[in-house]
Amino acid sequence: MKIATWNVNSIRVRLTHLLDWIEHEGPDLVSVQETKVADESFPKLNFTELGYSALYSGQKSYNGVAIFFKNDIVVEELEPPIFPDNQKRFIAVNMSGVDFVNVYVPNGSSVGSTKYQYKLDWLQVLIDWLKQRLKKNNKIVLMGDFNIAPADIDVHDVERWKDKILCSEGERNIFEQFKKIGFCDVYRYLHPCDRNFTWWDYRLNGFARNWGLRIDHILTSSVMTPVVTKIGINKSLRELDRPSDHALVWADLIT
DNA sequence: ATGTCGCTCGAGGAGCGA
Repeated sequence: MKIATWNVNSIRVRLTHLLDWIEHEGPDLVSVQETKVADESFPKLNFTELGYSALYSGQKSYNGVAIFFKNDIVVEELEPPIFPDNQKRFIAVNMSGVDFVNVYVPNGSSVGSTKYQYKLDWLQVLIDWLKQRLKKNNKIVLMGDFNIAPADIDVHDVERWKDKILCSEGERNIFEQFKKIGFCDVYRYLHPCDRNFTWWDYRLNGFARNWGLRIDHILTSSVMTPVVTKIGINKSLRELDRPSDHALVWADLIT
């Protein structure tokens, strides 16, 4: 099966990009972040026409997540954990015994800010939830925009980003917590030396200069890691007119 | 290296978040 995760930065603006990619690739499951739309305005019908169902958890202006899957697949939506507030950043389903968890981790603004602490607190709630969930089901795929570049190889300019938001020690320590409870950063596992990125700032022509970071990830619980045969980053979506500032990350799984 | 995008409110452009 093929899965993907993409921060679309407004599903309404990126609707054609997303629909075209789904039609071309025929993925089984797609996770998106930053839909930026209330549930009553979600463009569900566009996906229905393509043969996909949608589950979404959104709010006006900010945040918002969704999962698309083929109409003939039966999924069960999972109850989210209790986060510090009601921002819409988590949606999860169980499909054929595997949990697919889609997250939009808070950005954190700047190291030491109130939003930074919120980011760390939010991630701790997620990790505690995963620990509990693993006791019931050890097949988990955790995917989304983590807003963390796990190591220096994931950063275009290490000196410029040193100790900055998305690269700080506190964020990287929390990312290590996912590994401690058994999760694998599959892109890095299958591509140990590749310096590739998933996000480039709109400002200062960041994409053309390849001033990027790898902050979008697919993490697998230990039993799911050998199930992933291929993983890649689709940068062509970042080259389109009016692109998202993120690339899409996809993976092939043995079914 | 204070840049650019998307959104809201509300009718033009400021303010927020990323």
